[in-house]
Amino acid sequence: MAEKVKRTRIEDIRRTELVRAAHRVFMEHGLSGLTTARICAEAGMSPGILAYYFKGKDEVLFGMVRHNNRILMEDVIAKLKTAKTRWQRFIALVEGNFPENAFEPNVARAWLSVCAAAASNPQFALLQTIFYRRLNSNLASAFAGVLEPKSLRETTLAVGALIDGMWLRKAAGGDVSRDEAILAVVAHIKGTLTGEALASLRAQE
Amino acid sequence: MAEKVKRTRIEDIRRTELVRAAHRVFMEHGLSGLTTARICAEAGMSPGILAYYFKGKDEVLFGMVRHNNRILMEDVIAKLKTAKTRWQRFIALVEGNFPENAFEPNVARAWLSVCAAAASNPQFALLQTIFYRRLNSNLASAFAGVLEPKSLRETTLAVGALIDGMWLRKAAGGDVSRDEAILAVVAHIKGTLTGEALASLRAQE
DNA sequence: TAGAAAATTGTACATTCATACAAAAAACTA
DNA sequence: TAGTTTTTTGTATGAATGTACAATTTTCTA
Repeated sequence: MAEKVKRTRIEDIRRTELVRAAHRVFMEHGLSGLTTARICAEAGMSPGILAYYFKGKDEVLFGMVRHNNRILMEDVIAKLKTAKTRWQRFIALVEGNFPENAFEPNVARAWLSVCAAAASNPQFALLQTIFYRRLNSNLASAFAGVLEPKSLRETTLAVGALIDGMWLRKAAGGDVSRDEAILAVVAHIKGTLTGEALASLRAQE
Repeated sequence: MAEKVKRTRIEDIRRTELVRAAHRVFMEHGLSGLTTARICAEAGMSPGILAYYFKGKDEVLFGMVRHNNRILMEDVIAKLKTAKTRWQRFIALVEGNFPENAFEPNVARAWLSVCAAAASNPQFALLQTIFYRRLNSNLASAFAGVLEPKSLRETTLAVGALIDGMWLRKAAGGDVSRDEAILAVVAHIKGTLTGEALASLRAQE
């Protein structure tokens, strides 16, 4: 999987610098405002440097989205690690999908533009799929033993969709706070679970 | 509000022709593949005609999104009209947001690209806002009397977000069927309502 | 330190696309 | 029908932008 190309130390540094610069520009100007010139300027380099370290703009974008997903995932994983009870893992999972200080319109819009780009860019679509698969897997393992397998799929689907929907509303400028979003998802889960399952879970709350 | 510019019959025809052509191209190629040349070609006209009937490409796009929203809204309204009981109006509202034969990846992707574009285009953002406001208003009136005003906001927010999330999943290539989507939203609503409210509603089911 | 390799710069080129416009065609009118 | 207005065409132009590349600077090495 990992490429066996040996890289100079400088090369690695420049590559990550450019990817991070791209990420910053992306957060501020969105995908449409993400030009090679701006990326290089943000990184404090010359416009031509990009072609030297990357095959093209797409490779930078790819690295950037991966960078972004890794950040998000690390947040979720970190929160999951500190959780002891199943209910806490639950909350951690939901909260992890609304990172503190990151549930903001510009971030939401940036994420949204990647979703839209995934429609015509197979690589983005792949990253998207991987990301969703991981989210679903996390949700599934959190629900395992509480729900019968049959309703597991529809539950993870709904919870995932609800999370995405909250981000979408945020992107659209709806004044949804982080707490509201989290509360809504948690409320949905509570509403979905059957009485006994809920009781056994809330006992650990 | 409505412009008082008097228009030739031909002018009206051409304008709607172009808007509809734009809509078709948009559905097939997404917002990024929506060029003036393609629009005119789809309408069977010369590339230059667009500038004659419209101020620019943005005006066509604006008309197209409005056209699209109107179609969606008409579907919802039509379904609402035939509904007698409150519960039926409810189902109509949910189903109306997943039009038959329209809950498909390419439509979802098209819609998504407009959402993304709304981030940088104020006019799109405005249309977006109007659309959401109307959806919320419809949801609110359907819930009126069943929920106390306090929880009304969070309920409409969650239901709206869930609907959007389903579309997003569809755009991402997730194999969500129309029935699954509708079922999920309805299930969410049932889970949200308190026991008595739900009972009174389901009595009309 | 001198020469080679690596890294960086700035620019030039090609492409895409929206828009402007002059010319041609069609429709209308007196 | 002759002249005028409306409509349509095809092309030209300019702006934005990704990418290639020759020239220059920096770093490494023997």
